Order: sequence, then C-alpha cells, then structure tokens
Amino acid sequence: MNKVKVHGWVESIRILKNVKFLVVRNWNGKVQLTIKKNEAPTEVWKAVDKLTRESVIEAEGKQVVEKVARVDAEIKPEKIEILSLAQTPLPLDPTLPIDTGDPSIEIKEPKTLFSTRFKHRSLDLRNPRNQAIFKIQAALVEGMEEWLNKNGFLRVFTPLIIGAPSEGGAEVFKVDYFGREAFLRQDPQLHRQLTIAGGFEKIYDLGTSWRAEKSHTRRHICEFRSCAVEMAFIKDEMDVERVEAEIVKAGIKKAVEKCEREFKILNVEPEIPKTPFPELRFPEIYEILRGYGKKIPYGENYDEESEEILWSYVRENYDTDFFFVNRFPFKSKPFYVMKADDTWARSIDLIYRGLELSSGGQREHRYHVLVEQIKEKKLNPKLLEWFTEPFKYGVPPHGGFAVGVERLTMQLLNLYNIRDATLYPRDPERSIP
RNA sequence: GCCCGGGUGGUGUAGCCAGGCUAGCAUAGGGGCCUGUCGAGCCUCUGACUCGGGUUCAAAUCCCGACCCGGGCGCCA
Repeated sequence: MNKVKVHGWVESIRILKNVKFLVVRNWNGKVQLTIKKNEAPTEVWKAVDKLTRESVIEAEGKQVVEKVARVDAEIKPEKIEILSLAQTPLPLDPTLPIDTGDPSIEIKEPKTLFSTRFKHRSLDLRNPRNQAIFKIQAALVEGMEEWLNKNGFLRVFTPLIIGAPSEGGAEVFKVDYFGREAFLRQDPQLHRQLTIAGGFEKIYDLGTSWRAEKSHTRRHICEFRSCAVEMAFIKDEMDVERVEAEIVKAGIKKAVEKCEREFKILNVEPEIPKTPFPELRFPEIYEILRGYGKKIPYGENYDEESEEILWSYVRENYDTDFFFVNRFPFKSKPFYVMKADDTWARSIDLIYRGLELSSGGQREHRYHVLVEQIKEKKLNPKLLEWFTEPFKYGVPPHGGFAVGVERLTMQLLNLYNIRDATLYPRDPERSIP
C-alpha cells in the first residue's frame, strides 16, 4: 500500500456511527477519505467533527486499491491537517448545478443563480466545470501562440493607455494621465500598424482591450482579451484569412490534445476545424440573405441575425462552423481599412457558429489615400497625425486581425454567456470582484 | 443609447394577477437517530418579504420613485 498525500477543499462530509467519509476536491480531481473508527488514529477520527464544507485540508495515508464510484481515488488517512476552516453557511455552494442563464437548459434545484455566482466568483470557480473552462482557454491561447512563434511572428506589447481614441464608434474609458486626458485602448490595432511601420514584419499582441459600451448582451463585456496579429508584405486580405484560419485551428487543436478530461466535464465534443475556411463576400451576401427572407438594403452592413443566417447557409453548403465574410461596405468600417473599390472594403470578419469572433483585413498603407479616407470619415486628420505621420516614410502593404479570446472559448464550449468564459467579468453592472 | 423582465431566510424558490388572520417548500446551518455512504434517509430547531413614499381599516401582494440584477436591439471582440 502506497502512502500518499492529498490536499484540497472538503466537498462533502458524511459522519456515520462507525465510519466517516470526506470527499476532497482539488483541481486534479476528487479523492475520498475514509475514516473507520476502529482503524483510524483517534485524532483523525475527531478532527473530522470540526470540519466544515469547503475547508482546506491536507491529509496523508494509505491508498485503497479498490476503485470507488464517482471519485478518482480513495485514501485511509493517518493524518489530517486543517489548513483553513471555512465559515458556514456558504453564500454559494460550488457543488450545485450552475445557472448559466440559458433558458433551454432546465436545471434541477437547488442551483446557484447567475448573479450570485459572480458575486462570489472565487467560490464559484471551485466548481470543476468552471476550472475546466479556463484550462481549455489557456490551451487555446497556448496553441495560437505556439503556431505564431513557429511561423516567425514576434510577440510585442503595445500600450494599453493611449493618448487619443483609436477608433470611432465604440466608447472609451477615460483615465487621468497626470492631469491630461488619456484612454484605455479599444483595440491594439493602430499601434500594431505603427510597429509594422517600425520594420517589424510579423507581430502579435496578446492582451486586454476595453469598451465603455453599456452593452446588455450575453456576448459583450467591457474588458476582454484578444490575440491580435499584424503582418507585412501581404498580397491582399486573403493572406490574412489563411493565417487566421491556421491560428484558430492550432488553438483548438492544442485544446483538444491537452484537455480531454475538461471537455468531458463540460460535456463538449470538440471538433478540429478544417482549413481553409470558406469565404462569403459582399455584395453576394445580400442575395444569400434574401434567400432566407432577410432583406438588407444594398450597400448597408448586416446585423446580428444575419450572422446566424449565414451560419446556417455555410453549414448547409460547406459543412463548417467557421467562415469569413469579406468586402464589407466601406462606410460601415473604420478609416484605416483598405478599399477594394469605392464601395467595398478589404475588411474581413471571422464568424464562428454565428458569432463574430474576429475582425480584420488589409489596412491602407498609402499615406495620401489614408488621409483621404480620414476626411471621408469626417475625422480630423490633425488629431490622427500621431498615427498617419509614419506612413509618409515607407510602410509596406499589411494586414491583420484580432481574435477574441473569450468569444473563442465561449463558442467552442457552447457557453451561453461570455461571462462564463471570463474569470472576473467586467460589465456595466460589475467591477467587483 | 433604446426596450423588456426580475429583486421573499445563507442559497434556490412558492405566494403577487383576484390585498387580510402563524409567508409555504427545498437546500444549507445547529442538535439527535441511522446506513461503506454515493446530490442518502428520518426527527427537531434557527432563519426572509431590497429601500423610500403613496393608496387602504389592512400591503410581500396595488401605485410611484430609488438602488441592484438578468436579458433583447444597436455596436462590436
């Protein structure tokens, strides 16, 4: 019999007349401690009476060979040390079924309610389901990074605080920068381009961005992470699509390889996507949508519902969960995108199961065109000089994209709400914990 | 930014539309019995109507406001 040590959180305590059972959970699994009155040391037998659920203990003892149902191992402890005694009652029970907000899933009661979960997030995270989500998320990022590093991309860190808003549209968080106004970045976009202008040919920035939008949806949070890639000397935006597809595939592949147990906990059977991903283009998209009874005026951008309709179309015709949309109307895109002609832009979105996972495309690198487009967007060229100035001195054709880490996690795992794919979500109602 | 819905013991809920007499149930928690247990079972105890104003003989219930929360649209990662 092997002597083993375990530590973890006490998930359940069952005290009987002649035997006591503890189930101890840590992030590798669950272990049952079995304490028999006539076998265990008296202090061990007594220590259990003091325990409360979710207390942290360390135990040492002999491993029982016969497998016991529903746990990973069983130990007969000779020593139990209480490292931290949990107060009772718990404000949240990490062993209960989780409320994800999804109305199509009926949860047996009692359950933990969505908002209560995020109020006591540290307790909520103890649920193996939640830990599985973030182990998979880490593997996704690892896989993407690994692919990027192998293919000659350099990891860079661009600023989080910027002196001027990087894009129109989305609201920015203001910060007090020594009495001057500054902002949290909405996207690492412009500084990636500046870095390309700095002679870096293939880069990526893995980090946080902020949007001060009071969005009340299950796919928006105010603080999110993205894997943002930029590459120079591209022929056109199709080069960007090829790289993006490979990166996403590499992320999912890594998660599938590393996280078999986690996918099982989440009851998800992941599929490694086939590359390349199909591409749909404007203006043909209007025709496709009309075929499904959805009318979008020619030259206008589509809406959220359209993304889901196009997903059904792609599933029927290409049997894939991923597809690109290219050639968006220029008028609905930012000034820095490259036009394909007067109306359409070399601007791409990656849609994963009907949700926008990323946007990107080819950027305009010709100084005069860039300035023209700034004027066309009715922005002040003077205020954007900090960005446009380097384009006077030689910038190669380039393009890139930013993949939302939480959105990728959410879609891969069929999570109903993006907050479930975020450790400590920041939304208009929540900045604590 | 616009719109819809909700806040009842530690937790999750019933009651609210049709106002009334000990606010029901589950789970957690305390005590007891009992079983190598398997979200065990049985007995017992503790514990709640978000806040402020109004209507009324009487408000968890109706009305107004505040605060907090969930979601839809827009926009986006």
